[in-house]
Amino acid sequence: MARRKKEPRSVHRGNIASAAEKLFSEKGTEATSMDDIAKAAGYSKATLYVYFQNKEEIISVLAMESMQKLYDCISDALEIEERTRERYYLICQGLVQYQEEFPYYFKVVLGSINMDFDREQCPPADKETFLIGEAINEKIARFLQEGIESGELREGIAIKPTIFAFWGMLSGLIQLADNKEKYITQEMQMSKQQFLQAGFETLYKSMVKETVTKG
Amino acid sequence: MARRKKEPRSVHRGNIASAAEKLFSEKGTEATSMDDIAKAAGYSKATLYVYFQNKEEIISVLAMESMQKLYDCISDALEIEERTRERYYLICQGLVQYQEEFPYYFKVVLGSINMDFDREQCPPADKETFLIGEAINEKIARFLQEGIESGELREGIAIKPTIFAFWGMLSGLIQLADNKEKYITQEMQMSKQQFLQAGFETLYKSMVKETVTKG
Amino acid sequence: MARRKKEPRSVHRGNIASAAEKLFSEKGTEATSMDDIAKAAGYSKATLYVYFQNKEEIISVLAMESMQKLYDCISDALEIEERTRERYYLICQGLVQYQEEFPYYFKVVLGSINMDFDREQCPPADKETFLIGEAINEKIARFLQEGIESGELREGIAIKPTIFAFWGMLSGLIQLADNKEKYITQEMQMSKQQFLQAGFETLYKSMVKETVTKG
Amino acid sequence: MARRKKEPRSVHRGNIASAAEKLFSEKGTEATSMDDIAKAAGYSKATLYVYFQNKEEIISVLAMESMQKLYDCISDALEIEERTRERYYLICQGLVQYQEEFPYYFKVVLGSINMDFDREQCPPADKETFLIGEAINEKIARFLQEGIESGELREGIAIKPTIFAFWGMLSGLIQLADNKEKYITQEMQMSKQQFLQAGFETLYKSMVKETVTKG
DNA sequence: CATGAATGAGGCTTCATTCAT
DNA sequence: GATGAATGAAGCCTCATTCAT
Repeated sequence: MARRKKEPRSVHRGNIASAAEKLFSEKGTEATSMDDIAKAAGYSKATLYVYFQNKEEIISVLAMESMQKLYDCISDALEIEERTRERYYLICQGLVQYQEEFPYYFKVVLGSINMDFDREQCPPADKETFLIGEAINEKIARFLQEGIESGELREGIAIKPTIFAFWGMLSGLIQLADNKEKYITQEMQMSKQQFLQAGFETLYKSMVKETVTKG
Repeated sequence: MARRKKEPRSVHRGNIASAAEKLFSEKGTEATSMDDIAKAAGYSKATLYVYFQNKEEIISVLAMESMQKLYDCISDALEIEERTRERYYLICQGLVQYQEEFPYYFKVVLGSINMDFDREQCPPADKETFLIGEAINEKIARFLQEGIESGELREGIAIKPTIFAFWGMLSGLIQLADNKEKYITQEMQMSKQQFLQAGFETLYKSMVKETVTKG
Repeated sequence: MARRKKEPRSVHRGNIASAAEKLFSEKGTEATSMDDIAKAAGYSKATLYVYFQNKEEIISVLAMESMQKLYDCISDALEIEERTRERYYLICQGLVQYQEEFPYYFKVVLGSINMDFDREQCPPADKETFLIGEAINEKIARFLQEGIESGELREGIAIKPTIFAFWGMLSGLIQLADNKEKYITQEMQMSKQQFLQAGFETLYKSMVKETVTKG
Repeated sequence: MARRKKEPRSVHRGNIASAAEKLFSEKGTEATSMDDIAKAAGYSKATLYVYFQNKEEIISVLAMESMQKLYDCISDALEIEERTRERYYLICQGLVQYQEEFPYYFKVVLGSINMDFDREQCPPADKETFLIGEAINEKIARFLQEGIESGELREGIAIKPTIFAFWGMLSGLIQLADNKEKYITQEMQMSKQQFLQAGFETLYKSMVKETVTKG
């Protein structure tokens, strides 16, 4: 009722967005109604429209924020670590955590990275999402380049296609690991974590400078 | 109006299902209304309910048919070809074609393979979907085993986890290639096909018996 | 499929009507669909319309048949028995049996006896129902008169109002006994039958020639 | 359109409920659509769902309110009057008025008094309806007891069965009087009121201490 | 005669969104 | 600025009924 006085607009947007994110993760965007969001956020339904143009904008903003988090996570990993291999696993781990925290947006983001926006008629937040996506790609591009320069990664790899292929494969792997966690643990006698680790390794090896392994 | 002449039930189901599949691919199941389907299929809305119990059944049946096609495609590939490497690419190619034809169900199927069905209360078609999924997994398991036996694939690979990891990665890759086709062609100077080929190779290498590559 | 050849129209009407009656009793007319009836009767839905104009006609006919049965039951009772008191209980018993067999029509009939039909636009069967209702009333009127003549019933009772009052009260009693059978047996330690018997007696006493009971 | 000014929620519920009651009385609940109710109440169909969860809740609430009115009417009668005979007629009169005002709910209430509710899964209002029903029964039980104690009613009468039998008979009588009012006035030369009065007397006599009437 | 096939009309319910206060 | 109130539009589904064969 007596809302904290004069909170800046951004706080309310934050409250609403975070309530929405939770619901979207649980039920998907379509099954989540504005009513649900309002209730969860503790606002009146009409108030949502004071802070967001419409439902779509909430989704867009959330996608954007989510992308931002992904960017931060990757950016941090590359800042903290210098060794290529460790960097790679940090990134993978970041993705996993991200997927666990935002299962819904994991899909969305993966689907919208490098979207070819009709720069005309899409929510303003979407443009930003696109930009952050590009920034992420650049970060990873640099990571690969540095890996090549340091001699750890094969020279032959084409940066852009590799980034893309990895996005696709990693996200596919992570999502599947999440969907079938039960199946994996029961039928394969390995934890989700182990399963993923094995997958990440497989992928990493394909980038690594091939060394003589046998005789 | 123009009463179709005594077509067997299956024809109508087919008409409806294929109209639905198209719409689902374009807009997703939730955004597709029964009205849309009816219009697209050229029937009255009420007629849909003569051939399907409800919307869910349409979805289920489509998922099942789709899974069946996937099975056929993989099964055929293994029948036609004997060489491991060629088999692998046939399977990949099958998946790509499948994704192009049924983009919507590609997602669904991948999501439902090895579903842990409450074998009680799910549309009858779903159980079948599950069974076909299992059959697909077995086909692939055999493929891997034969590959190992023939000496082409590494002995160390664990069958089940490998199958799973490949499902995840391949589907992720294929979906991404589809979503971003434009981006890929424009920014990477390569066709979607080439992009995929490169990805498939990466993955294949990780299964192959490592041979001396240098020195 | 191969329906018995050339059954007369009435047989089919009977089959349909009796299937309908069963369903109506179980679920009421509104909750019973033509589909249900067709299935239960073993005909195609369209065939129902060969034998009946529409759903309403089925209901009407059933009401009429039902009224006829009631008439027969009362008529028989008066034929078989000559003693007033015994006649009364036979009638009551007949009503009870009738209610148990046709719970749905018990309500309908009671509601439609002496209906003031717009003799214009009501299903033909309804007129007949009305006529049978009148006939029943006459039977009962004669019963009362004979009771008075034989000295068993009070002279003061007005025939028509008494008939009516009895219809109302008896049917109310019987219906309630049926609705609350469980409650009656559990909370009153008496069977439905006993409960009804007591009620019937109460009513009978009020018609009987008052005799000196005390002093 | 014409936004009603800040009427409290209960007013709207009242408006809707009373429009519904009218329609239910005229056509029954099944034949009355939410659209009908909305139109009659002067709201949009969607608005009904702001004030009631669904159609069932409207029905339940109406049944409950109705039962409450019945309770009040009986309760008042017993408060105002002390003499047994007068009390009885007041109760009867209350029932008649009640039936005239809520013909539909008269049926429902009579049908649901002493319902054996699955106390689990029935609209909340239904439980209350049950409770009020019990309260009514208690009121009447006390009335009978006091009548017996004051020497006006026969000692032999069993309280519970008598209450029940009276419910059944009175309601049957009242309903019939209402259904056939025209017939009664035309064919019997008596008003509905007179007809009922006669019936009530008949019933009353059966409870009264039998006194020497003749000789 | 019997029916498979088709459907218009209508029912209940949900929801994003608007607007007056 | 915040919201209670209201609703148009839409969605899923059912059903009595018609009609060509």
